[in-house]
Amino acid sequence: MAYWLMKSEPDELSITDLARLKNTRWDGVRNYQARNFIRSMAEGDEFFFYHSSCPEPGIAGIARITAAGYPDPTALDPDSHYFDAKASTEKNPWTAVDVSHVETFKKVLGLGYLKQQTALAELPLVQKGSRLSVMPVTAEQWVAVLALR
DNA sequence: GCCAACGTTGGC
DNA sequence: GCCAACGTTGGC
Repeated sequence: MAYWLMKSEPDELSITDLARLKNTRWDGVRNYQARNFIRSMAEGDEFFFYHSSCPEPGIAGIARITAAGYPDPTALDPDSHYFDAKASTEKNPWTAVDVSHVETFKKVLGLGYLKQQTALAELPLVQKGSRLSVMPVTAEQWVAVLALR
């Protein structure tokens, strides 16, 4: 089983929303590097749910992949914020997965706090200039974050 | 293929 | 709202 970290703006989807929704489609990823990681995900993989672009950026909890990658329908929906005019049913370059809630942390592990952890120095999240919204997490990094809860 | 201009992300 | 950093676009 692999581990990941995925960013979401809590205004769009927060860990609390996910807990209420049970099973949810994770769509709208429009960056090739992030998409490639999405495509390597398997059912049962777990990921840290990161709140971005909000008053308290940080890891808010854990969620699980419940369905591996499939064509992202929002790319074909003209009413969607994520609509891609160049995508078609035959050729849709974008990928979505289904996810469900696992755990909400008692408190958000803030970005500044995460940056202080030497065990997380290699995590793209804490590296300068990194804007990657989906990234792999090693088993060591996973355990290190769990210990901060 | 280069690279300037522009758009986006995301912390602060 | 600002701005640094990165990605994408498009002229040449």
